[in-house]
Amino acid sequence: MQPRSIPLGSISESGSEERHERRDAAANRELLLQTAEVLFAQHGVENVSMADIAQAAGVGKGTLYRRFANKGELCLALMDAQLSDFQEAMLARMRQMVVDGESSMAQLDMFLDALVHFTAVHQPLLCEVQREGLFGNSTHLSLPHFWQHMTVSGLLQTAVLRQEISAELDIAYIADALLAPLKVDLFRFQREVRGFSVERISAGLRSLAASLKQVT
Amino acid sequence: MQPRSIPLGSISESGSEERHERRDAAANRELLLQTAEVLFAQHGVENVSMADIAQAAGVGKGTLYRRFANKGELCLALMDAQLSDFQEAMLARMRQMVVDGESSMAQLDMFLDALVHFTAVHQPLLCEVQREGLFGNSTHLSLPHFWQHMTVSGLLQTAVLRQEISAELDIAYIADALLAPLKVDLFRFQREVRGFSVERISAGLRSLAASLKQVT
DNA sequence: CCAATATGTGGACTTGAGTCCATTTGTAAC
DNA sequence: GTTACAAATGGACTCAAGTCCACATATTGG
Repeated sequence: MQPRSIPLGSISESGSEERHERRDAAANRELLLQTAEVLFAQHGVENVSMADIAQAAGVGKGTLYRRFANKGELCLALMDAQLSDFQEAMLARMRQMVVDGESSMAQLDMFLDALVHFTAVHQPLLCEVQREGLFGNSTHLSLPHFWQHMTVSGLLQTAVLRQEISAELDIAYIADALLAPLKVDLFRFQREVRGFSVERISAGLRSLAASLKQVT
Repeated sequence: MQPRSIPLGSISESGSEERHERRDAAANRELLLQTAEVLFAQHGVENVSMADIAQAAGVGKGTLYRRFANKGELCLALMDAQLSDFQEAMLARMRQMVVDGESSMAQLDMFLDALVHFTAVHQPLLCEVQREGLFGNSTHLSLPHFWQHMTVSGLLQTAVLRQEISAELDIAYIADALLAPLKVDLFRFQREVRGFSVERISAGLRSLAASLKQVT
């Protein structure tokens, strides 16, 4: 629906230097996304290869790879709308909580809970996104992690200012550490092998965050 | 040196039903390990393919794969001794700390610090081990994680008994969560992209664990 | 409308993981 | 020593990821 092509709603391409994408190419991108969505629904994300998608869409592999450098990018693009919605919803809720005079740590609690549920729902696609890793790969694959880190560390920073948590803490590190258990690998392991419920995971993670609260 | 073949020193094969491994096969296993070690040292772990190793060792791929189901297993085998040593050293230190009347949380602090340094040292090999994931794959690839989880949850459990931390906490979850930031993916990201020092990572993780201490 | 050229396209090709299986070889029992 | 068979072996084969590039096509300025 949206004319934009770069995934992850926020941190938009600030309108300036728009990389030309021919109209037929944009159409192909849509075609590929829709094709992938159907195939994923039919056979499960992990059972569909890039070649499958290209073939089903009736284009060559080169075309597919020109639009999406790998399966992770494709999956991220498929979640673009939901990711934006999620971000927007979170910002709105956090703003409202500020208005209501709720603490930063309460906001963090809410955010983590929402993130756990988001992870649960989008597990299959997130799995592919994270398979590519956080590194040098295509920069924007790590944008979700980047945004989450910004959000969590922002809340923690505010919490320090409001003296809800100790000023001794290494905010940047703690933010990473609180997000680490949500990596899909571990999440799936906990769900499928350990048999943890989503609620249990949420409660556990929030209790860890909550433990930061007391004075150090 | 050791005649054993199954990686991860402890949790040994309890001597009973020893799977036959012919003498020539055992020799080949040694040959392969040594060859891999050399190649890894020369070209870096990630630049050496399984085929390279087989060829350099002068055996077929089938032979290599019969000994090691994948690169991860091979890497784990390469760390077998160091892993056992590490475990033994940890057990010894924890026993001594008990004797010295140190708290369980102090033991956890020591353990996490050691684990961070172990991760830093064995990053490249651990990277391959963890690439295979925690799942159904070869069971014993997750043995390190399994052992670490046992250790951490054991310490936390004792800490609960000694009222060093709240009895409300979900020990099994917290143990996973404290170990999650040590997954090599994130660890490397923190080191290489965020520029965190090993000491900073250790301090951060320990501060997170320490925050569990106060009454909840 | 007509270049000129940046972009897009298809599919062959390369690379590495991992599987398969016909054949060989060590070993243990006799 | 012979035999029988479980274990081991090599390398061809399958499968998916990702690269490359000769050729095709939109777009833009004139």
